[in-house]
Amino acid sequence: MIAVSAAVYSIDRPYSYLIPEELCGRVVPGVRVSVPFGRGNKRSEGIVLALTEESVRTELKCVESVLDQEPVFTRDQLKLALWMRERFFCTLYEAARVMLPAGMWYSGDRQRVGDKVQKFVSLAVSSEEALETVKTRRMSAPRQCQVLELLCEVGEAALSDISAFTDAGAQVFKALEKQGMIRVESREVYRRPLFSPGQQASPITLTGEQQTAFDGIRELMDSGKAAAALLYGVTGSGKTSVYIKLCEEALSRGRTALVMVPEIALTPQLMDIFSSRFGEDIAVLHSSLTMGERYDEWKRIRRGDVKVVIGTRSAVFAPLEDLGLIVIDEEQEHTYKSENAPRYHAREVAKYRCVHSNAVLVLGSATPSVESMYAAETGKYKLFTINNRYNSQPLPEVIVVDMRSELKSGNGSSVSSVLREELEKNLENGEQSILFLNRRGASGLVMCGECGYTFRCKNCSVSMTYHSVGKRLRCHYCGWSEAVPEECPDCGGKLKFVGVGTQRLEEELGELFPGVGIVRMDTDTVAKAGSHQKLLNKFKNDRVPILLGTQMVTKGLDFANVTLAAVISADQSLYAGDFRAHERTFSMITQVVGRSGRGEKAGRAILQTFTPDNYVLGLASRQDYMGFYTSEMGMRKLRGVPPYRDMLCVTVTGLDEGMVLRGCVRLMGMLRGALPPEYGASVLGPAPAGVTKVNNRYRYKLTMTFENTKAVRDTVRAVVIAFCSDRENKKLTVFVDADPLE
DNA sequence: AGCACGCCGACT
DNA sequence: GTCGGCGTGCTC
Repeated sequence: MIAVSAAVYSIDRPYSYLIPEELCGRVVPGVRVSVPFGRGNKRSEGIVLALTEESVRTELKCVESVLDQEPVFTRDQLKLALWMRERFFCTLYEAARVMLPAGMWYSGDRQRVGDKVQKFVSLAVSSEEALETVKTRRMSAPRQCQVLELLCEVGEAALSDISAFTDAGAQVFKALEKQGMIRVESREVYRRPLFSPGQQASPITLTGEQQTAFDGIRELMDSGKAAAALLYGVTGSGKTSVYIKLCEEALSRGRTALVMVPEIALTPQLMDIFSSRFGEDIAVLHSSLTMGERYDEWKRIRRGDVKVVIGTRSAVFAPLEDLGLIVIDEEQEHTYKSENAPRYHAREVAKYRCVHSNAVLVLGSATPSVESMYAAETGKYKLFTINNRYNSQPLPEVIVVDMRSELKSGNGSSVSSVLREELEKNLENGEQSILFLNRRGASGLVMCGECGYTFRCKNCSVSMTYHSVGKRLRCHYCGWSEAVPEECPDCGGKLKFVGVGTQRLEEELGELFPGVGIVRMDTDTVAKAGSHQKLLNKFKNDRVPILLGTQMVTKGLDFANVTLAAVISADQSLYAGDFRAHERTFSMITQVVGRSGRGEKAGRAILQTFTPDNYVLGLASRQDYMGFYTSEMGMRKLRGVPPYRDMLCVTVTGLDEGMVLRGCVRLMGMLRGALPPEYGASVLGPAPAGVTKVNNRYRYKLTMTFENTKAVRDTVRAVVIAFCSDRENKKLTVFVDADPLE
């Protein structure tokens, strides 16, 4: 049984091939092979899933060659790929593909990376003998003597290092080897990503609440059965200390641990803490490693040399044996969901792995996703709470600024008078400020500048987004659209298009505070500076008064001198037009507020908005997560969305917009017809997808709410395949996204 | 998707 | 006669 790379979604299944006698022992589950496929017998890559004793059917094709010396997939990974195919609507090959580091694939433009080998030299004679030789030959062969002396000191070293220290060239080593004085051997070495080793790891003492959480989770580990825990701890409550203790606990039981973080670039401190504590036992997997580094880290894990893996989304596939613990830090982050095939959620994969290896899953967050808190409330997860901040720092005071009155008093800029005054105070006191600007996509928000009115969909009661194409407002679920009226339908006021970029804001600030240093951090400036850390170091070390940026300034920054944090416009995120907008906004505000007042001095935070009465802002400014959770759950229930119902998104793409739309309608009819009423599924749409046009292809989507069971998934899969095989839809492509983010 | 097979019209 | 146009159907 083989998963074939050329098999697309509609024809994907395990295919059977014959094994020629000469390849018999080498074709084992987990190796990659080359096989002929399709009418033209085009060469395709395949992954051996299993060997079967099938009664030799007529006309089976043969495996052509074996590409790996030993299996690159474990049996568990192959099983996981089969599950992913069914759960996330992808092909077997797509599922398998994300499990290996990119450097191990032949396809495409880039070259497959190889093992790195390095030459090592050591003395072939005793050091006394070597020093004897040095005495007699000091004059005739000074370089050789240098090398010998150095080797007497260090014993053994890489040839390149010795040659750097002594200026000895290749011929020097050759001569010494020929004389039988030294041994030169080639050995495989690992490319290890560099991390600052940090100070000597000091023992961790947990606070009372941390200890209680740790003890509770340790008890779950004691049971030896799969379990899940939600660790809800306010920002700065020291969840990392608990993670480390838990990893040590897993290791002490002879098991391994996996720690997931949303984005490594944003959590360098976490990396340092872990690497200084676990040293050689740790491997890291994330996007800023080179291909060689990633491949080598993967090899170390695969060989069982590693006990702890720390990494981003795809690290959830790390081939650790006997996994005892998976930690997902900031579990509500969207980076855990893959936007491309396979469209998996790392949290779901982690759950699967925990169940199959009797491991404990720990989800950590200061603002848990409502799904996770719901699971905790209903007893699926065990809940542990840490209420107190480390060092008992008070949370910053939060000021909500009404931008309507700013506009009325003639201030049309994005810096309110309150923010300006607070910034001035900080400039005087030599304290620093962080300004956060949310900018999601090109689609904007239209609201009344006088009363704060926002447009909501009549059918779905979500906010509608403004599309410059056609100048209309659109609902992202049912596709309802309407023209933008001349004035506010509520108060007759002037409508305002919200959405300022970081660049524009930097200019505005430059005019307000001439000569004041500003560090701007967005994708543009980060690319220019080479790294996000460089900009942060500049802000920290040069004590630049103002840091201004997008998402990336919200996470993990811990600067004692920052006493002011501000959200320039809370509205754009609040009215983003999907049912998670409130949740994301609450989490974002919590994170921004958490940046301020981390040192001795108390902090303040400012939220600018045209709708100061919005309850989400009120709850966020009081940092009342449970209050937010309760009211949000009410909304979710009313609307029939997660966690009460599951969601699924079917996207149709094609070159002709009308054709895509008509296809969508046909597909919707097929879905509705195939899903019996007792399933209680509802299909909405078609609506333009988040990004409506990609590579000249139009994208429309259907949104389905239902109870996600295998039976329904099988039905959806069958409908999609039937739709694709109809010649009428030949020019359209379809993909399914389970648990979509929007 | 990607390719061969097959059944039609225009051309040396 | 045959070269090549695209509609049709299958992929171990």
